[in-house]
Amino acid sequence: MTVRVERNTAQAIREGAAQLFFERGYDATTLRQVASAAGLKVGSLYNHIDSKEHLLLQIMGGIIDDLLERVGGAVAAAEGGDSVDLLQAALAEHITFHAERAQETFIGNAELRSLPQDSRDVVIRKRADYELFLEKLVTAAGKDGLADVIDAKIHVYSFVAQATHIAGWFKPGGRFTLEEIVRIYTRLALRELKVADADERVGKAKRDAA
Amino acid sequence: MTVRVERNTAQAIREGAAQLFFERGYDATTLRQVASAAGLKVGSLYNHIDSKEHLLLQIMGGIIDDLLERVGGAVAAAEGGDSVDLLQAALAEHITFHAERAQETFIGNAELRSLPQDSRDVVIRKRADYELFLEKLVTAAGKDGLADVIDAKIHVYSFVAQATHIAGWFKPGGRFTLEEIVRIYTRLALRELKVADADERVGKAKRDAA
DNA sequence: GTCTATATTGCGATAGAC
DNA sequence: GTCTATCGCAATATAGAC
Repeated sequence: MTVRVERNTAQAIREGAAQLFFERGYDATTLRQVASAAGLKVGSLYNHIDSKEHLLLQIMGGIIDDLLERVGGAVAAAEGGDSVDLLQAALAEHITFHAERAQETFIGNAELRSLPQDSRDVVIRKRADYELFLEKLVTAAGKDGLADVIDAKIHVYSFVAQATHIAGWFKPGGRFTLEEIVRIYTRLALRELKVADADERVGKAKRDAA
Repeated sequence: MTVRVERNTAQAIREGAAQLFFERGYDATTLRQVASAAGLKVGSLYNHIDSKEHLLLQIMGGIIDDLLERVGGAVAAAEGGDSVDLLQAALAEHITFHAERAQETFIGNAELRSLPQDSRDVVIRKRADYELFLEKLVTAAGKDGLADVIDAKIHVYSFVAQATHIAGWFKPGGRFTLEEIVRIYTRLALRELKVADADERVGKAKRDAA
């Protein structure tokens, strides 16, 4: 079994394009720049992509599915905890994901307008699904009397706003590590719900063990 | 003295352009669309603007100055209150401004990349000034023992993220009135600082009067 | 001020040789 | 797969008549 050291050209194109779209925006990025970033001439691009729009769709496509999968997985892994444990697990993964894949999530939010109607609708629907998923966690914590919910949708908007903003500026090696960012913003989110700070709070699993 | 009923053409162009830039983005908007929105043909635009870039600069130009002026004014009007009163006044105006002038503030945040370097630097510096202004209010409230500050810069990032997000979706006639939005998001912001909810809190002026 | 042309540039995408 | 050359088009911006 041979190890594949050579980089897949199509992936190199997507990665280069993602960075360019992040820095300059989709419309302001030319395929000549994308080709250049991948060490190609523009004509050669079309051996790997169908069109510029399709390239954007490829980049934006998986990001929300990945997000839902990752956050859903984190919540599943927190099974057995109370409703705030679940929400906290979701928030931590939500923030982690947005920071780790900052460029893609930023593009996913900023370039919705650049997608043709059909593709855009698909993405919008997925985002609505994701927000509804978070909303249910918030509502549950409120119903359980563990969180002081002002308006579940607005709380979710707040989480989304924070994470989207982070995706715009976070870079490894900055003033805060990824772990610090996650801890700080999770605390902020829980404070908005008048839940005791994450660091102070003892989850149900730990309580049961004590 | 005659009342000028006729609309200024240059202003009509800026307003139409702002709406188009908000809806479709700067790069995706053509000057033919801008001209059409103002009831003109594309050639006539150049009697009122220098270039497309300059038009964007005009639209983005005043918005941060206006923001700093409005929020600064609100803080000045709250003089005599304690440090949380001042912060609360700033937050309420901060949110109000972003909701009232949603399209312009959204453009101001989203289209920074579309500005040439020089203009961009000017805008970035003004934003830094504004954020520093808010940061000082947060720090002061912390020093006074009235707020539990995790990190002043992050708290300001949070305020900016929330307001920017609001500017992306708020429209009059929606689920919440402007006043409700302001009240909710001010409460969220103060909760992040572990300050008693705005509605519960009695400002220093009222306390003195009692 | 308005308009109809048009100059010029650079884009996405394609053709065809290697 | 790579490349060079080019097509067709639409963009910003300009010229000049009214």
